[in-house]
Amino acid sequence: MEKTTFRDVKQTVLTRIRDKTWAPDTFIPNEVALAAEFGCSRSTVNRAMRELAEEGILDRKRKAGTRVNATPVRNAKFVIPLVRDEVEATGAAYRYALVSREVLPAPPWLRARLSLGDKSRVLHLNCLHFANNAPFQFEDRWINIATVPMVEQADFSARGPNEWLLSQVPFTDVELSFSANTADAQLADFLALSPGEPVFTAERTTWLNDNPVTFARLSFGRGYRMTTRY
Amino acid sequence: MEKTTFRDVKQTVLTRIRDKTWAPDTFIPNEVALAAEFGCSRSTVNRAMRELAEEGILDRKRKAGTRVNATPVRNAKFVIPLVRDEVEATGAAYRYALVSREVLPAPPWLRARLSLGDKSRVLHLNCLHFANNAPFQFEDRWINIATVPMVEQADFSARGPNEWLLSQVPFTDVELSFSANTADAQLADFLALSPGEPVFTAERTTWLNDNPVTFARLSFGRGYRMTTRY
DNA sequence: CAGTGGTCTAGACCACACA
DNA sequence: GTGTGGTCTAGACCACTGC
Repeated sequence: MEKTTFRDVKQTVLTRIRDKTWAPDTFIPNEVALAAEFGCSRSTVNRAMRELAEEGILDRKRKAGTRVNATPVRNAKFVIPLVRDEVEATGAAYRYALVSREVLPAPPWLRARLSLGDKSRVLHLNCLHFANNAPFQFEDRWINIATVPMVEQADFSARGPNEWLLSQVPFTDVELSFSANTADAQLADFLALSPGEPVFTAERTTWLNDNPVTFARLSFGRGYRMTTRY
Repeated sequence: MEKTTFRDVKQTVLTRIRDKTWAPDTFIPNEVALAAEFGCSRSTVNRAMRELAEEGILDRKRKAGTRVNATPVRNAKFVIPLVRDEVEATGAAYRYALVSREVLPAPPWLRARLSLGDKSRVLHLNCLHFANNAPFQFEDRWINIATVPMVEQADFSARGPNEWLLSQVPFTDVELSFSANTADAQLADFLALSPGEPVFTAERTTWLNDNPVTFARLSFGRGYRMTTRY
């Protein structure tokens, strides 16, 4: 006689939802009842149900109980890797190049975006990441010098700012946003595209406890896809 | 004297990682030691560490121990809502329209994508989703009739196939993929764009235990962004 | 107020992976 | 073999929230 694991419970619950034993928008038995039925402890049921709720399958409320979510608003998890890892995972050789580097007063649009004061200074970097010597990603990066003073002494000629930041600067919050755009003349040059070709854009902003750390716009050329399975 | 919660433990661990008390790539004390230090039970430590590992902050291996991940390959979670909810969340009025509907033999590219036999029949739908009467999303949907026979009798004139599928057909696996494209003439017409304008594309394929259920290509026009925070 | 889920505990046994 | 995390248990108290 095997013990009932929380995975068993999850599987059984999922099956019952799929075969409509437990219809959408209806309440299912409470934890104590399920523990009795499955012959396991309440903690085991709890873990199973908690995970299903995190996955968006169930909706749980104290006192009210556990309901089958009518429209499984499921969460897709995307792994956001380092460019280096992303390139090397395809078997291609990774190469990095620094295009430009300058310290300047934060431009108004960036001040607005990061809630910076009007005397803020930022480090602005343009970088290129190659896969087998073909341009893979163009990185337009802005780093808030007030939050990361030592960035002025950092050397970005051999290693990208993202890797440097990840290893040197802690952060607490991230906002990530994907969109589709077309290449302007400069971007087309850098990514070896024709102007007007579609570009996949990822914008990432990070903070360290309310202090803005960095804003980056990452542009990917032809054929880039971001994929996940669940 | 408050009890130490698993949230407290997570917070403390995160702080120690951020201030380099526990450097990247080094091992941290085992669960028993941490439980003793924090004055809580091992289960509490375990839950905290398990969640941090799920979030990509820690790397755990039996016998080896728990290591601080050098490059926090953090997971971004995206909520994938129904179009209706996505539109209504902005305060706009949602409207749906069926553009076309036909049953036909699965075209070769779809057979390849879904591993269908060469006699497979599919239902092909084109739909439009509006926000305040402006086109918001164009949906190009293919449904495998062998897996979902009753789809032939379904009425898609008032409700989109996605809502119908979610409420009627269970699924076990999903593949989701984002990319950037430009509008061709047809898409430009439907989304009220000029040909060549950028389009954000989401492709979703779902299965029910190895049986392909549906493939959908969702196209979003101007200004669409997919955003998350963590 | 009372029923539900949320969490903690102390202990136990087990599976895995490294030596 | 042996130390680590992975999981289950039985019980307890608590927090939220709907009645």
